Amino acid sequence: MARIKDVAAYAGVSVATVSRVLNSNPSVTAETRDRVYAAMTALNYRPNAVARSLRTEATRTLGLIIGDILNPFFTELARAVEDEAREAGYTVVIGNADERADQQDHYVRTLLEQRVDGLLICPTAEVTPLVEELAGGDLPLVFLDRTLPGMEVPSVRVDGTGAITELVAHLRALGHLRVAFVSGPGTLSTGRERTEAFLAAASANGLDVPAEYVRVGDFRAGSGQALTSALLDLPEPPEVIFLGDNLMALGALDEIRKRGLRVPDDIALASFDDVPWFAHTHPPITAISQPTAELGRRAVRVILGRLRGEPAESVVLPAVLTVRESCGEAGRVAL
Amino acid sequence: MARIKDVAAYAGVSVATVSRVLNSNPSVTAETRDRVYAAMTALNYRPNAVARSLRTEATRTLGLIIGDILNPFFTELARAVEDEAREAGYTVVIGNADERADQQDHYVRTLLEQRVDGLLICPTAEVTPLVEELAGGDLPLVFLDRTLPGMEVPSVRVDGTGAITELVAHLRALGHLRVAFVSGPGTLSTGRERTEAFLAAASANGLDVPAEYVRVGDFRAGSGQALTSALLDLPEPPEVIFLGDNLMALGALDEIRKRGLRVPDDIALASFDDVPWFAHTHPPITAISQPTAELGRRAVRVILGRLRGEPAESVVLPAVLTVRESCGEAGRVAL
DNA sequence: TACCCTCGTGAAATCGATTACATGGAGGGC
DNA sequence: GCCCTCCATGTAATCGATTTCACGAGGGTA
Repeated sequence: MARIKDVAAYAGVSVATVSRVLNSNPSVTAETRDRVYAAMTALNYRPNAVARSLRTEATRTLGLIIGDILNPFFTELARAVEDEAREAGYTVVIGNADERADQQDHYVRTLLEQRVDGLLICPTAEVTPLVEELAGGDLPLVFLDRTLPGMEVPSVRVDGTGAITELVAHLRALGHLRVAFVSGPGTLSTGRERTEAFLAAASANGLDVPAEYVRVGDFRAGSGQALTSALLDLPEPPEVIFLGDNLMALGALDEIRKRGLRVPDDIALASFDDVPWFAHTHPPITAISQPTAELGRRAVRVILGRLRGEPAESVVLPAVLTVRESCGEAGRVAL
Repeated sequence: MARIKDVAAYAGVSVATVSRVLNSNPSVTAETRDRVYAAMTALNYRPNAVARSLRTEATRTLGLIIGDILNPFFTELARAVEDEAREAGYTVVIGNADERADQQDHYVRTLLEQRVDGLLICPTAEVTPLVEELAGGDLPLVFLDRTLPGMEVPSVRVDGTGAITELVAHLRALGHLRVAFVSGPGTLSTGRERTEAFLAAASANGLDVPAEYVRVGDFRAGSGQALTSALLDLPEPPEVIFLGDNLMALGALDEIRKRGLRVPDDIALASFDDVPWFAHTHPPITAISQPTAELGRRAVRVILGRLRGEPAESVVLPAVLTVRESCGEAGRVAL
């Protein structure tokens, strides 16, 4: 593959001049510039980003570590991050932690060795020494979707409190009294905050939530299924199960389907985190929608800001309730 | 950040020795090795992959360009590719072409500049000069999921012919006579082959398929919706619409829902490409399942083989039919 | 004792770009 | 006509690793 040296020789100039053309340095004559461009085309030259990065100490690359690439929420997030980064001339390297701390750390290490210019992490529930070290280091770092308690890292995330409060009121209005919540790990903001919001809203609406109605899942379909099963096996099972994310809702649907139960008559269902196909299930699922794409875009802006030396500020976006039919239809209840 | 030179100074050895330790070269005393490791830990040293790649002319990185990251099929594919690559010590950089030739080319260029060791491409329908050049070049290249006509590039893909034949027979057995197919672009193997298989199976089953029953979509939800709408508006609309991928099926569902029609009574539906939530729609959707993860893993093996100098052989995997209820229930039809 | 081989280690070249500094020529002011 | 300035370009150091080659010590053999 042609190197800058070959282009220089072909164009009859020095490598410095070719480099200047590559970086659109204005102090190059139009005539020389054209000759260099012609040489590049003739030799099919492609600049070596590896060499450039070594010299400039910048890779124009961002690392993104997501919880689970099979989760449509993270997919949409990743896409938004990539779009925003590309527009700014950055490449994104995605690492799929699969909600496992060791795999998250594997990608952190790899991305550090690759010398990414910044790191966006959706941290796993378990806080690792590596991530703690990162928080104290000077690589631009942003927590995405989730925060970890006691860590001074700027974050970009969604606050679901308002939407959860609205959802509980909606359930109450439909006449439901026994509502269970399958949340995420308490070490993650997305687990902790949603649980607190749910309990506060329940109490505000006069709902009694026994301890066994609040379960802790891991944001994967399997735990949604297992915990739904456990809830349905209670001596007094809930009338509604509210799942903490779309994958756990999928698991719950699997379990409900397996048991031959009907939604919402036998058991009502709601989910935090809306995905397109929720509109097409039987029945369509009431869910809390997050501004996922906006989340990703804002995170990139925060980290690019840090790269320009601006102070990083955390961002919190609101979620909204999308009422469908899985908790009972207003019309039907009114009868 | 600590460099190899710092580690060498701290351990009282030369940079060459540190490098040997890094690369587990056996000709280093256990005692020296331990001293070097201690120095690395003390300085929190992380090898600079950029410098290493410049020298070794290998990045241990693979590029993967997919059609659309929001499509669960590609997500699963990407995940499998990443898993298999990671096990072999490779990093994957994903580019989302969004089914657009210009964006595909953007990622090809970026990945070439980053000097990836190999490239896995799910090519867009439009063949670009850049991709043609690539096919003639010496960078290991594999086409994934799709092939392009007349290009000598090893590919790893699925053959749906058998499953499509089975599906058509299934439709015929349920009593359907008017079956429409929304396929993908004819320049892609996934479009061309599926159409041919469908037409052959239809004729074998004595079904008459008028030209207006065969539509060409672009594997995106929007075209599934638009083409479903067009089909439903025909003077003699089909009884069944068979969609060429899961996103077009989602679009079709949107249109059907908008019109207030019922599946399968008003219009039956089937999809090439199965996704988990097809089991949870109303009604569950009959689909052709692809061995998606296997596809991704095999592609990585082919390209890693080429990197080791082995000749690359194309791989073709079979798809299978998963009958659900969206084409009518056998039981019901029997009544 | 002389010779040679092996083994562990070090010095220095190298990968392909960027960039600080040097250089030479043109042009302008006096 | 001299000198200074500025501008376009070139020379060479540099980024952080790997790798070739050389070297010196130690051990075995004759």
